[in-house]
Amino acid sequence: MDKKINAKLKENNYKLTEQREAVLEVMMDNRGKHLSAEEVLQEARRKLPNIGMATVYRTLEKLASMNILYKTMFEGGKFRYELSDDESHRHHHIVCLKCGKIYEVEEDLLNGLEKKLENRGFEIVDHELKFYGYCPECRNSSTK
Amino acid sequence: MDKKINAKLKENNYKLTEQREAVLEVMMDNRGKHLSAEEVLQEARRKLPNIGMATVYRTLEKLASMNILYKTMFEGGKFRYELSDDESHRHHHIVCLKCGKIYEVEEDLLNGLEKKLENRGFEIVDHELKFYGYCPECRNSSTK
DNA sequence: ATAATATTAATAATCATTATCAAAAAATTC
DNA sequence: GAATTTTTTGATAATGATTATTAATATTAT
Repeated sequence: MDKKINAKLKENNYKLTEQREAVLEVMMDNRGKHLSAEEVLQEARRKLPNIGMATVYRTLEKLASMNILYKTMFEGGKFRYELSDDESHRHHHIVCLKCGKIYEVEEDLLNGLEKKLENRGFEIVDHELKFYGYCPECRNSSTK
Repeated sequence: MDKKINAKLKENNYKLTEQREAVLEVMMDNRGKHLSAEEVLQEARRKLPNIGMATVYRTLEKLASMNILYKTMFEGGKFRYELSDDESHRHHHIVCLKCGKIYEVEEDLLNGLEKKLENRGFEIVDHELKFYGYCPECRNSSTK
C-alpha cells in the first residue's frame, strides 16, 4: 500500500475494512485508468464476492473526498474514478471519440488562463477541461 | 423570430408546431441563461399549459442537434440548454459556487492549447472547459 | 375526403446514484 | 471479557433525470 495513501487514511481516521481495501486495490491495480462505479464493483467482486454496490459507491465517494481519487463526470452522465497521483495537481483529459480511451493532459497547459479571469474579478477555485478527438492510434485508421 | 434560426429550421425542414415554438420562445426570452429541461418545461407551460415533458426533451434535443442551442452538462448530472448566439463559436463557463450563476468565457482564451496537443499526434474536434469559483459579486460577501 | 406520415401527451421504463434499515462487525465501556 | 455503543455493511427501495412506448391527434400528400 502506498505510503501517501496510508497517511491520508490515518489523517482522516478511516478504518480500512476488507471492503475498502478491495476497492483501493482495484483502483491501484488500475492506475491510470478511469473506472466507473460499476466497473469497480465487478473488479472488487473478484476479490470479495459479496461486496455490495452501495459499499462501493460509499467508498469511492469517501476516497474522492480525501483526494485519494479523482471523480470526474464523462459523457453518458456517468462518473468515473481514477487514482490521484499527486495531491493538489489537477489534470485534464482527452477522450478519444473512437476507442474511448482517456488520456491525460498536464495542468500547466492552462497556466495564465485563470489569471485573466481573476483580473476580471472572479476568484477561481477549480476548473475542468476535456478535449474530444482522436488519439494518435485511431487518427489514421480507416473507421473513424 | 431570429432570421438565422428560421433559416436553420427550414434547412432541416423542421415543422414549427406551437409546442416547438413555445420552447423556442422560452429560450429566446432567456437569452444568456442556462436552463434545465425542467425549467424550460415550467416556462413553456405558461404559454402552452398542456405541453408535455417528453415534447420539451425532444425539442431541446432537436434544436441542440441543429446547433440552435448549446447543451452542456453541469454539476449535479443535469444538462442545461442555452441559445447559441453564433454558429461555430463555442464558449466556456464560469460557475459561481455561491450564487450558481453561470458566466461565459470567450473561446480565444484557449488559443494555442489544441495546437500543443495536435503536435503530440492527437486530432482535436471539440473541447469543454468549466471554471468553478466566485463571481465578482459573491467574492467579497461574507457568506461564501 | 382518404390514406400515409409526423407529432404529441401521458405514462412506463431505464439507468446511475442515493437513501433506508436491519444485521453484522468493530470499538468502547464497565 | 461480556455488555453496550458506534460504525460499517449488504439488500433493497427510492430518487431524479432522461428516454422509450403507445395510442391519440394533427398534418401532409394522394
